[in-house]
Amino acid sequence: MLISELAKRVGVSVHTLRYYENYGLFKGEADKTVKTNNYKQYDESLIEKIQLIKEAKEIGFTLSEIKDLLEDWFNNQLSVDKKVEALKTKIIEIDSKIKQFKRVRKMLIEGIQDVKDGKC
Amino acid sequence: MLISELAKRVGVSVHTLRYYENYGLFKGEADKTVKTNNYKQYDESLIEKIQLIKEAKEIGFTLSEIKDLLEDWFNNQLSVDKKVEALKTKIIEIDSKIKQFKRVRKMLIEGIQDVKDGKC
DNA sequence: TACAAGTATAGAGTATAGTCTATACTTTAA
DNA sequence: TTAAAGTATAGACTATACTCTATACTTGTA
Repeated sequence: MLISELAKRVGVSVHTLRYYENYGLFKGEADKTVKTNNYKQYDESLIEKIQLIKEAKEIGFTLSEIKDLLEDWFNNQLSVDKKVEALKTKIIEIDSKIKQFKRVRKMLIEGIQDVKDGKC
Repeated sequence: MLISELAKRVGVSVHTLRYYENYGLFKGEADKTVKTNNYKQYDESLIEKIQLIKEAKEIGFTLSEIKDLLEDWFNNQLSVDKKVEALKTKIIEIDSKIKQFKRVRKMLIEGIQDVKDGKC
């Protein structure tokens, strides 16, 4: 598919997708059989990849972190063990973030009690 | 205490604290009995407030969101009910973020399985 | 008392992640 | 066939959140 269709399907602007592509998060390929243009084709599998990029970004991963993760994940030079390790590292990071969220949640709960007690 | 002591105690640079103060996250008061300077005094209670700012930032709240929250929280013009509501709104946001983290966590777990199955 | 270190203010510079504009070329629909 | 819409590339611009520099004044220590 072309970039505008990809944009529509993942809900990300064409501009942003081009930014991501330049950043190295994924790559479209120009169809070599077509000689009149160099329009790039984007693979169906990118849909899922970009959904992951979106979610990962929303939970606070930087593009740089996401790039590293994707590179490990889809790098065929890497052994299965190394890939699994890279993914597990991110899971551990997520778990510690969830703990941090719960800490802030607790602070707010305590804040509600303080407000109710007229402490602030 | 003066700004450099505050900086040491909360682990935030003097520069950043001044940035936060200008941004309106908190305020130091110049001691009016001292006429030779206008050094600002920072209250003990700011320690906790800045810890909250740090944690909230780390879990992805913007300074603007944090400012709104603090303004509601410590605004004496506001009724107890309104303050509690403001805090509850943030708690709901946190809960939905935690869900999102769990979604990404699941994606990564599935990724591990795919890698193990040789699917990528 | 000199001078290093701290304080205040203003403004410049930086990194990240877009977002937009300009230019040139290509495709598609009326 | 021509005008609108899409594609590619490059580069300028923006917002957020710092981070640093310059300047001027004050305080504390040798």
